[in-house]
Amino acid sequence: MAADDSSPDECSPDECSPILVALVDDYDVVLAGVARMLDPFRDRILIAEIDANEPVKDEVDIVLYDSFGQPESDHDEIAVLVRNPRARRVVVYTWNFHRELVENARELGACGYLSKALPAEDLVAALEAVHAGEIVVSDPPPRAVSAPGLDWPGRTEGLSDREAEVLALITQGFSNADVARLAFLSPNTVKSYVRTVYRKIGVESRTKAVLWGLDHGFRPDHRRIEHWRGGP
Amino acid sequence: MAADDSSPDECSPDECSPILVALVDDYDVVLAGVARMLDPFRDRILIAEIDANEPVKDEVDIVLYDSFGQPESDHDEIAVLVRNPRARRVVVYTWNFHRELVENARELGACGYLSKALPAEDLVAALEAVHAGEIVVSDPPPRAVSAPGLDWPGRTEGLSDREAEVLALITQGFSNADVARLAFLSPNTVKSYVRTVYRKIGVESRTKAVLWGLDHGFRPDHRRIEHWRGGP
DNA sequence: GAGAACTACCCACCTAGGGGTGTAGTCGTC
DNA sequence: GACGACTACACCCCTAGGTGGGTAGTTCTC
Repeated sequence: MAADDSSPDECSPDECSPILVALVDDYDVVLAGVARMLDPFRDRILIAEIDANEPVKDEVDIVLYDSFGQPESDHDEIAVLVRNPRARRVVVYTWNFHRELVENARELGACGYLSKALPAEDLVAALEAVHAGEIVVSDPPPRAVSAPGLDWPGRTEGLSDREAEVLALITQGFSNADVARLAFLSPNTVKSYVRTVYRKIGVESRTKAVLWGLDHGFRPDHRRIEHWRGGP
Repeated sequence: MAADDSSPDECSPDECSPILVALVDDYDVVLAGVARMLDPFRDRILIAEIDANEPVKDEVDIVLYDSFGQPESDHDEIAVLVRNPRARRVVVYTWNFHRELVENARELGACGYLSKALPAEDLVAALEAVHAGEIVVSDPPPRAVSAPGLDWPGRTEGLSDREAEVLALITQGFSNADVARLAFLSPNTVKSYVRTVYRKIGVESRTKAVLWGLDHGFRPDHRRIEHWRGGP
């Protein structure tokens, strides 16, 4: 596990600048939701630019990597973020607390593994602890659930966050078996979610579900992670 | 069948302006191909603006409606074009010469039903005949084939025109049975085409074929027909 | 004229996907 | 506390989709 090799100067909260946090995910609405939820705490946490057209130019204290809709490549993406010197620390923000995911993230050098179920106040405190040099892994939530205030594609159209994640993966071309493996669900569970999603969005085939998704914010935007990877 | 109620003044070819033709289809590359094929005949046929962002502002002599990748709604689209007073005559440009399609087009008021297998010279002559007031239905081609010089999405990636049409319909969410019905093919034939398309574009599932298509020019652009329908 | 590619289609077989129905625990709202 | 929605999952059944292998005629290229 990569050691923290530079801890911030100790100082009173009044004197410290807020922690600069960059958000990384492939879905604008997800990032906007996280930014909005953290905005009341802007005296403690400052969100770096989230415009996908713009690389985050300066060094940031923490990169908060949201795993919504990510396929297996998020292992790779965590590594990309950890390797980038502009990211002093990397924190994973997720529902998936499967033991091997947590272990793998830590092995790659993530300093935090935080649950999306955490209320905003607790998330801020956890980020502060990471900033102070701790390795923080929050308690696994009993089930996938998002904190009030978070957002995801399809939420205004009535999709729950888990349903949206299943649709996000389907929209990237994954089979039901793939989705089950990636989301740590049973194939039967995935089929149940698929059925519910189809009913809510009013389609009767996978292809139409994909087309609906692409028109409703489910097209992943890889530009942010590409900026961190060193691309254009 | 709508009668032609205003024939052009008779004059020698040297004196006449070229015939103004507007092209309508949902695929840029298809229209660009037709325009390019007809360009050598610009003294006889002038192509109106084909930019999808711009409505065709002036009245045109002929609207040439290319049926590539169109689902059943092309019946509706022919009607839209025939009703629009800026289109003096409507001609359908297609491989599908199924009797009921030809009859339906004529009933809707189309003045021409021309094969995409026609060499450029013959197409120009046919358009001139339509312009002169004739109803022209070319001989049905023995099989679906495009004249040299035409273009379609996926052609540079090795897809034949028929394969491309099958992918175009799949990319709009149609089932194999739908595609068979729309393209007047057997369901077995559609499955054979699907297999060949998957092999050529290197995918193994329908969803991935659709995603490939959307990234390779198969996203239909409905703006042109919407301009003719009276929309923005 | 041979060969390749295309159009068009068939048949058999298997699996992924989809629909129906159900259970069970948790959580938020009224 | 009732109720609805959610997460999570099971089982059965059916069909669409996909794969393999094949035929046959046409057309273009070399």
